[in-house]
Amino acid sequence: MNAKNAVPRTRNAEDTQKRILKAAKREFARCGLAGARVDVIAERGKINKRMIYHYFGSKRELFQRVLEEAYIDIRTAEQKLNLDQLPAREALEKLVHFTWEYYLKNPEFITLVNSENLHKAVHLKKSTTIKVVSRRFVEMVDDLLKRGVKEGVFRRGVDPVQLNISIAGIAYYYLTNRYTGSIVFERNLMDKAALEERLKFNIETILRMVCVESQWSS
Amino acid sequence: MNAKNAVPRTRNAEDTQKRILKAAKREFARCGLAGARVDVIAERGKINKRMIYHYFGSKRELFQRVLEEAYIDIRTAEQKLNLDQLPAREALEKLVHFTWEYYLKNPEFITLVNSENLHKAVHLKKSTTIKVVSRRFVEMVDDLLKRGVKEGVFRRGVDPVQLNISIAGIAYYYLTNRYTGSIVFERNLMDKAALEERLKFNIETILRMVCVESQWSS
Amino acid sequence: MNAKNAVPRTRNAEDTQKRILKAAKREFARCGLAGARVDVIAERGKINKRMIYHYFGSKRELFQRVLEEAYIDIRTAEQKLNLDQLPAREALEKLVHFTWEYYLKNPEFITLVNSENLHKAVHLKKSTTIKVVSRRFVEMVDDLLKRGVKEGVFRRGVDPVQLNISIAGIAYYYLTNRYTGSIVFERNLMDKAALEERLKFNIETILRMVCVESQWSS
Amino acid sequence: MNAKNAVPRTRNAEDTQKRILKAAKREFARCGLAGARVDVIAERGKINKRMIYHYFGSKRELFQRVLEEAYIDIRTAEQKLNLDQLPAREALEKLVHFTWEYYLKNPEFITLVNSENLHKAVHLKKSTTIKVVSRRFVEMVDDLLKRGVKEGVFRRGVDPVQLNISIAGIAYYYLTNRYTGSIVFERNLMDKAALEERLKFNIETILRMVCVESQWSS
DNA sequence: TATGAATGAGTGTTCATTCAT
DNA sequence: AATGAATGAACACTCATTCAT
Repeated sequence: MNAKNAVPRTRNAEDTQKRILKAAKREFARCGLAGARVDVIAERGKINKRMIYHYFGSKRELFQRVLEEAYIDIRTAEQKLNLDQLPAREALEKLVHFTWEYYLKNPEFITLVNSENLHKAVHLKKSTTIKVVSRRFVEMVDDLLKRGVKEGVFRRGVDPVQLNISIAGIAYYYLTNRYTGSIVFERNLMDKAALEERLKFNIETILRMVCVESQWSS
Repeated sequence: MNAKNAVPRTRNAEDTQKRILKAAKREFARCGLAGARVDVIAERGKINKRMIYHYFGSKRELFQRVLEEAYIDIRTAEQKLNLDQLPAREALEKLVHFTWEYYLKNPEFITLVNSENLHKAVHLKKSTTIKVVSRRFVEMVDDLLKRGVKEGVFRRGVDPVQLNISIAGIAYYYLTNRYTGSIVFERNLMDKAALEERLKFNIETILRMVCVESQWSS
Repeated sequence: MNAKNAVPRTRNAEDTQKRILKAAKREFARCGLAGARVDVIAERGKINKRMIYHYFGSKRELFQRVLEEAYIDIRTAEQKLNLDQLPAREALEKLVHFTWEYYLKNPEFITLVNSENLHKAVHLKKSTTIKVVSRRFVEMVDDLLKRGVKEGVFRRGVDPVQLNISIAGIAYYYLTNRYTGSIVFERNLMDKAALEERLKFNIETILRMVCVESQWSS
Repeated sequence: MNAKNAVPRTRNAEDTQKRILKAAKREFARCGLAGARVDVIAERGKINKRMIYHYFGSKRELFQRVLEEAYIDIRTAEQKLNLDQLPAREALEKLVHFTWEYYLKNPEFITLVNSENLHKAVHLKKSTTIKVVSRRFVEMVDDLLKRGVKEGVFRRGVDPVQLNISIAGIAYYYLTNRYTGSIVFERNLMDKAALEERLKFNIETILRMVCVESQWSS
């Protein structure tokens, strides 16, 4: 009781919001938007349920915020790769590597995006921030491709959007379908060896698609 | 609420079950397992809600059946491709093409699989039929790869499971993320030209990964 | 669900009705009127559910018939005791004994009567047969008491209705409350020794109430 | 349906729980566990249905609590009789009197116990409180019997449990079967004179069973 | 006489959200 | 700022009963 009063209100408010967002991210990722329970979010985050409505208005708005933050996180991480400071081929490899690792370590991202697509991206549409960071991301890959061509290591005419989708897709599908995949392919897709093998396969797939032949005849 | 205008065209148990499954597939695909409403399934299928429980026991069991049938459908369609009667390179191209088209024309399949993965594949685990048809599917691609190597058109050492996942992934990701993707990439991913371009990109990606160089020097 | 293996015996209406009544008695006794399930009656009796409605009209009417038969059964059994052919004291003892044994061997009777009282005897009220057999029963005890007085073994002025109620009550309560009683009294009320002890206690209670002192000074 | 005119007089959790318990007791007593309707409990108690689940979890758990309280109530009332401060014979008479009056004025108790026995006492088994108060009750009668023997007014060797069951039984049966009984015996068992007569009969029955003859030769 | 399919009103339970303090 | 009580609409699921053959 006394301890609570000792904490400044402003700091408390911010902390509460963070705790809500964290708990909400987890619950939305685990259960989807429809399956998520506000009660569970409150309980897990040790927050009074009323605070959720105080700070975020509704379950849907909370979902939107969670989603927004998730997108901002990955886009921020991508920018931090500083791909423009590496030779093009290495940079591309690093991007494929990063995408794989990020999805692997942040499985909520995938589930949240799936949920959002189930809802036809109505929440994402409302966010302007997303559009800004997304554009920067596409530009980054576009720059990389152009530089690779200039360096003579990449083929001409590879569309950066299509490439982005492929880089994401070959990682995303493997990981989002980890459960059904393990049944269909009768393999544990998630053990260490399997994961390493997949990353190698993904890198090879992308490099073969993008690089000029001389980069592969070796 | 029950469907007020439920007209039992024929007093036909089989037909009723089919109507339930059809309506359920649609609703589960649209809303996920948690978001789907049994009432809606009954109304849309013009079925008395009671019949759903009579024939399928519960919402979850109904979901399981829908999912099972969805897997059986795609696996059956794949077998009908008769890939073994085509030259290996053509056969592979046909498989990539088919996968793309199937996902495009049966978007429910993707959403159902996403839902099932959200639930950690608990429903699929219970199905034995799935395991049988899945094995046959993996063997089909394995045979194809081996034949391609024998024919001298495919590289050695490409893992059929990894290839399958890539073929699926580059199509699946594009289509499951159609809504968020259209925002992130500021493009309508679903217009005719975009779809055609993507299919071409996918075929090229897979062929470059699998075929020997001579098949690409042209 | 209907009984799948319902065998259409040679159009045996009487047998079907008996099977329905037997299954219904069991179910009503087990679960009460509200808790009983028509489906269960049909399944257990291997009868088509529709037949229940054909022969008995409704669940309530079926209950009424079951109850009626239960009352007729006990009253018939009582008449068969031929108490008038025994010395009064012996006859009374026999009646107490019989009541105990009957309740013990026909636990459904007690539960059915409890259910009927929960429903304020609306079903019993409709039955004229019950009134006839009941009157005969009360007369039987009345005759016995009068004879006992004449024989000099029973006290004067014992009301036959009150006596009947006590004879029934001390047996009925013990047995209807077998489950709660076993907890409250921390004793297994239903093992062989306990049952024998109770019967003895009951006989003594009734004889002490009815007989003249000389019958007890021994 | 929720109670439309639910007016939260005071925003008081304890009061709400009491109102729920009161309404539930009435409904369970009137209709049994299976026949009782949660909607009716909510409406009659002017409580929001949701609160029932919030405080008690489920219909069955609510029933358990109602039953538990009913047992505690009667056991508490019995202790308040202070039988140990009266001569043994008077105390016994008072107990018989009390039991009759209690059942008469609290008819729900009987119906609840009947319902619980229909369910084989599964709810009562879970309650530890019941065992404590029950033991105290049995001890009370045991003490009374022993004291009566010492005072020279009671016979030796009367089992307190058997006696308890008889005291309860002769009252319980009369009252639980008030409706069927009125038909079978063609008498209104519930008018004032009938009730008084029955109480007298019960007292006499028990005293004759317990007391030494000298107490009855007068 | 007998049956399996079908029905609609209802039944316990859950949920996101708001009120009062 | 924070909380626990309260709400009403909706939800999955069940039931006694009737229809069509």
